[in-house]
Amino acid sequence: MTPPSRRERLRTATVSEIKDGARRLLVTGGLDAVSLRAIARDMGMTAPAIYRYFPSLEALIAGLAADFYDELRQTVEAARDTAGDDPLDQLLAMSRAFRRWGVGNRAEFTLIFGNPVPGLEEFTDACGDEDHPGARLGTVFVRPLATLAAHAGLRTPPREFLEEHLGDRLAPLRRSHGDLSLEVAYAFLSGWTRIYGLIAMEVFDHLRWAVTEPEALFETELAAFVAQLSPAPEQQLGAGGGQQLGAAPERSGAAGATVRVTPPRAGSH
Amino acid sequence: MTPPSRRERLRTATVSEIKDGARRLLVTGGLDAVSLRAIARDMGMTAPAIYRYFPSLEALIAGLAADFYDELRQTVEAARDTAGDDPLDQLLAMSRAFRRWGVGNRAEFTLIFGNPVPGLEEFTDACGDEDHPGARLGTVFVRPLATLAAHAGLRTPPREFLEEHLGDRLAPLRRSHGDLSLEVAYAFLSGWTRIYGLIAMEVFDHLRWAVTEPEALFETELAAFVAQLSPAPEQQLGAGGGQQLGAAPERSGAAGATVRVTPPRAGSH
DNA sequence: TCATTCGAGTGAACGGCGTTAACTTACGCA
DNA sequence: TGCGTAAGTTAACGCCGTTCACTCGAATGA
Repeated sequence: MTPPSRRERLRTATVSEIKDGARRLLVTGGLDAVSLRAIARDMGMTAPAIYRYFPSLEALIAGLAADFYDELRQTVEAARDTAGDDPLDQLLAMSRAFRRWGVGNRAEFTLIFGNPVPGLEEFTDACGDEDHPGARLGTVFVRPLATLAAHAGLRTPPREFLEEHLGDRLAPLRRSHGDLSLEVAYAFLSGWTRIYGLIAMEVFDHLRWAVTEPEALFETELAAFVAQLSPAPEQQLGAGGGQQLGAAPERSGAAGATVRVTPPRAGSH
Repeated sequence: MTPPSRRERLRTATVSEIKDGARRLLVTGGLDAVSLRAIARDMGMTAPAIYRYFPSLEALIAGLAADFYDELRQTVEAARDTAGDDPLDQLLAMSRAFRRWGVGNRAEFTLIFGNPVPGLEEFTDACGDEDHPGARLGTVFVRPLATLAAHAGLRTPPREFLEEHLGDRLAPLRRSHGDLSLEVAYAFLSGWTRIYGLIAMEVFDHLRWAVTEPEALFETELAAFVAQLSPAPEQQLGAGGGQQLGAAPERSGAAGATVRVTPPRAGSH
């Protein structure tokens, strides 16, 4: 409504400056280097002044974490929007964008996807809310996958297998995204944990003893996972396919409805 | 040779007491709670005394990390040794032991498999050495996998695909374990990153928003990965198999030499 | 216009931290 | 028995988060 007052403008500017300083310290020196005194020093202030803007250092860091989730989500959405209409292409582009962001923003990735940080449990625990920054990131990945399942089909373990092994234990995920089918929920989690494992190991430097270029391994796994997901058996790894997945030219032609797991249906969204 | 002198005995006892106290603090309060002053307080000492035993707090924590690697490796080896001779059974038992250890020792898992810790880079970087605690843990997993590939066969993407995607980028891993074949190296890394992703997400509490019982998801993924690895096509998920993978009774009967990736060969170890 | 309110920022202080330096104590060995 | 030295102490330095009492200046209302 009313334009922000002068006070409010100054205030938001100061908040940004504090966060920028905190992020700079985080990137250059790790989480331990983020101290109120250091931030204030860089701003030409004293540490207690920051308490006018954040109730504690932990709250400031939680604010950073939320920002990073949003930044990552926007990056992923941008990648999706430039990938055309094919949901599989979108998922590939999004996965690559995810990895690129993590590798290019190690400290930020670590903050939101690594160890639980001492004061952030509360933030992490609120992940169930629909509008939690983390949940919104998840949604961005879930949607193309659901579309893929509905249109092109998705090869997953049969429902009886999933029922027996998982039952309703994926309920939190399924309910928070509009009653996902068990197959889609499982496919999402399987893919998510695989991508997470690869990126986290690369970012946390747990891969250097084994791989010289983690990106190549990432691409290989991406291709393998897609081949495993794709319904047509002749599309499996081994038919010479794989290297064309980067460009993905005429794959959609062969993507018939071999094992259409989730029949297309209206509504339920 | 000579029995340890009284001084030496006291010294090692004190070292153990320091490490025990540090671990207790780590478990109860996280890494930030591990402070020389707190350790010394619990021991009825003063903080500078610890410098007679460790050159710095970081060195003490690095020592803890090495201990944890060894403890985990011994746990995994014990699970392998009670799993019989089938290498696939061994791998399953080892994977479950890995997860159990991580879930039961969250702080310890976090220290060695989470964020790079500010003073541990040097320890992590030395992972290339054959006798690094982390490398030795890797070896424990590589060996049954290599055996499995040699005896029962292993379904992996064809060599041309791996060559094109990975080339010699897995050289560090392959060389440090007696010239592993590209297929086995890839299968190991694929499985390792998947298991790591699942366990890390569970331990780091990044799964609670989606799954109520992460163990069920772990078992599902284990079964899926095994089905994907097993050479016989009729063994794939969907043939009603899967739930018997926990006990794995007569699987070895069907494990023919369908796509024997690495022919059995003597030597080369 | 003037008085008042209140947000922003300061300086001092408390207790905690890792680490260093100088010092004392007591054990083990020749 | 004497000596060297390992083990432990106290004091101190400079960090840290946080609290409290305080000042200052800008916005606000009569």
